[in-house]
Amino acid sequence: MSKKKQDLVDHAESLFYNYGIHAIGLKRIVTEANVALMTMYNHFESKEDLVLEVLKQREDRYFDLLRSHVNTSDNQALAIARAHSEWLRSSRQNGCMFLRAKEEYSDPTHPINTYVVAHKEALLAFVKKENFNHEDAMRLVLLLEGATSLAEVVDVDEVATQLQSMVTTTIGE
Amino acid sequence: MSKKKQDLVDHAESLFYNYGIHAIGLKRIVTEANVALMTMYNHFESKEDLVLEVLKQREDRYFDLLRSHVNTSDNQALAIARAHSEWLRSSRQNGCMFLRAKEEYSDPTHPINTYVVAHKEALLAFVKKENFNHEDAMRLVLLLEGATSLAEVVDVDEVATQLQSMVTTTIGE
DNA sequence: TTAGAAATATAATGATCGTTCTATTTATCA
DNA sequence: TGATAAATAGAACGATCATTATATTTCTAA
Repeated sequence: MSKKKQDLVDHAESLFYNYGIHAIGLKRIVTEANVALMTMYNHFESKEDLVLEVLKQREDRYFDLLRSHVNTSDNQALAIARAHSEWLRSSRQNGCMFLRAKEEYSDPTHPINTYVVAHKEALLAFVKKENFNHEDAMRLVLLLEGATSLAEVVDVDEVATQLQSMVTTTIGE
Repeated sequence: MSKKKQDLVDHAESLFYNYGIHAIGLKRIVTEANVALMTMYNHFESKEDLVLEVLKQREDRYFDLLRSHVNTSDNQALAIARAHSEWLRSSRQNGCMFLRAKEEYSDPTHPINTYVVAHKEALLAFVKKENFNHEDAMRLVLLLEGATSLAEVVDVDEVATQLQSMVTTTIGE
């Protein structure tokens, strides 16, 4: 991945996350990334293609974070909750970018929509892989998503504390 | 509220919820509502003004539903969870419209942003009014928001079942 | 040094955005 | 019926949208 291309992805992710995909034009992205518009079309087929690359890189970072916590703990539920707390603390609180992308492209046949659905199914599968049954996996993910939303209105540190507490008492070890 | 004005609000709410605010133009709204564009500007100062009216009516409906359940139950936490489940079941699963509006207008001084923050603070206050302390109120709202998000990916009935179960075991009666 | 690739600036495309203006028609009600 | 208000169609505004074309410059590697 060339430096220019990565700059585009990074600035696109930040702007899309802060304002939404439809709300941000390509001109704003290339300007802030110090890249020519034609360079963007040299690297990506379309805006939709850029969005998908943003989501793909973000997904990789998220699962890498989850894995690094799970691999160094013996309480997998709490490890996931701690990883998610760290994820939340590391950026602005503007909700889950994956769900927001799905909500903007709510046609279930749209590539962005199907990508997000697959991402959330991958998250559920990740949890189940750590020896949680279907019900506990759903409960854990519900708590993670609730923390992401609540942190938009309540201080993220307070939310993280409650998340970890609730996961400990709710999810069967 | 004249019939034409209410038609505008209803169709705007549906379109905004399904696709997002920036993604929907006023032309689409007035066309589907069978109303002239100038009629919309006769009733609302701007698109932002229309958005605020949509949120206001939606907020009224949501709190009315919460109140009706709380007033006919002695388990207030479960009553709120049941009301929220009914709310989710009664429409498409595209997330919390209030948080989504806030996310699209993430400038904390924007009227839409401040309206949503006030709405979520009102929700927390509503819960606290039912004899829940600050911590339990936050936990309950976290569970509600988590259910809203999870229902975008998992069958809403399954989510509602888990929500009510988690509320019962998590929130001190 | 030089050939080929990458990135650039600029302009044009047709479409849509929110908003405003004008002029005409329709509905309401005393 | 006649007066007042509500709603209408249609065009125009300047701005921005995603995308494409053209032509020039900068970088890179042999």
